[in-house]
Amino acid sequence: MRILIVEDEIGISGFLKQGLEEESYAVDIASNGREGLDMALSGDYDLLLLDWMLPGMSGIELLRQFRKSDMETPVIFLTAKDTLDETIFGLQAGANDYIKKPFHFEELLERVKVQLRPKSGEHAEFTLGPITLNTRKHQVMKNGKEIKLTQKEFALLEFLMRNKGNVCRRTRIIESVWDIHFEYNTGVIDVYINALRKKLGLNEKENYIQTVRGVGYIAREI
Amino acid sequence: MRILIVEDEIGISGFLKQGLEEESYAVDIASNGREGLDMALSGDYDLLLLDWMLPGMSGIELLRQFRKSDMETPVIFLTAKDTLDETIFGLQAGANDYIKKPFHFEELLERVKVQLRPKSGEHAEFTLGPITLNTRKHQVMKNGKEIKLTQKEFALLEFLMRNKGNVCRRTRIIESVWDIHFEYNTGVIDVYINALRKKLGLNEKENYIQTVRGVGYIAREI
DNA sequence: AGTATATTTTAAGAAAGTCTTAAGGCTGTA
DNA sequence: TACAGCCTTAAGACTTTCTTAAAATATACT
Repeated sequence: MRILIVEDEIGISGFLKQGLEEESYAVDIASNGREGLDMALSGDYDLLLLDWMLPGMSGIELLRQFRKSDMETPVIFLTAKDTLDETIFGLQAGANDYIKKPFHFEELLERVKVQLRPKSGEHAEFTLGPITLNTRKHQVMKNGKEIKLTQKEFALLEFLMRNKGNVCRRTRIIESVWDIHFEYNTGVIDVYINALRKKLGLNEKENYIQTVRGVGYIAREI
Repeated sequence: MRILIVEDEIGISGFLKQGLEEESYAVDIASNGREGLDMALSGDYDLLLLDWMLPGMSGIELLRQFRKSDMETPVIFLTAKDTLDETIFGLQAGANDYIKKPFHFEELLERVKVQLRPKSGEHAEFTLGPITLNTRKHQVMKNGKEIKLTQKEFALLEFLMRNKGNVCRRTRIIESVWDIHFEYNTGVIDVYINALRKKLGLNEKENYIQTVRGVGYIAREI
């Protein structure tokens, strides 16, 4: 899931980015309205976090322009002041939710999840045969026994399991898990698939992670 | 946690009641505005779920009256139509959040949790293996012997124990324990984890506080 | 107020763990 | 069989965490 933060205060955006990345979202930052609008219009994002006060173009103006081009990406906007007016304007301009600063990260995360839920079905726990993956606990179990995975291994497995039954193309994987958006020729994915299969004890019989030659990989029940 | 649902359609209220009770909330139902207001004013509830369209007295009118008597119980109101006007009126009348029908129960639950979060977490005693932490006494014991902790050490351990079994991400820790809401690069957490492990006499065998590399720490039974 | 004591934070090198690269072997497909 | 794509391995770069000690800050006592 890709999130765009449009926020001019680096302290805040950095904090949000870090926190969201720990929850394994891919996060980009725009620090002014114009840049934010351009990035938002690229359509690369699943959610926008929009500050109200922005240099260049106000958040509300950005949001209006954005909705004008028929983008349906959910938008949560961050209001600095505690006035209802802003909230109301924001909602009228097409925001899906709002949150008042100062807020707790927990609350923001909750709202982010709510907005992303309809699209992604973001459950905390995924299963694949005898394997379960719990994002909240950051834990993977197979037959009740914990399998210790590193960050990247975990992120990759999560991506595959989220897309269970669908082929995950290499470019998508490298985009979502490694956050790389240009052509990039590397063998990292292979290395990590290998590590996963090994740690999960997969083999010809238990081939829950299958190779789709020339395309990518697929996690599927067997 | 006690929740009052004010909703005239029995199908909906029943469904909500069942769902919320499965999440171990105590739920009562009022099926018209007047009854709802009376029950709400009793002060027995931690949260109100309020329908917009109600016989007897509209949800918004109820909410106005309710707020007039200085009740600060959080209110989430359910709007039937997808118009912004209702939302706006609702917020102006003092609702804390709103949700549009039709909604997913999951989403409602999320919002309920958000509203109840600040008040919850009042337990007095937590345990973790041979360790007990009593917030009222501000005391930590291991195997019946008291372990003297400083304020910050105590706060950190409390946070970890409150979230036993779940990963505590660094960002959350710094937010909750140090109350820092900006990007902040520091090693305090590590130092305090170290101090805790030392004072509690933890080691490879008794690793009740485990490191989750790249993410944070987790307190768990072993 | 001044001193002693305890707590909290910073900083920096050591240790541990993770990520990436690259190279050679293997395998399915044309 | 030849070739492109995939698998496997291991080394070294890199990152994160641990540990220690000292500096800064807060608290208590005379």
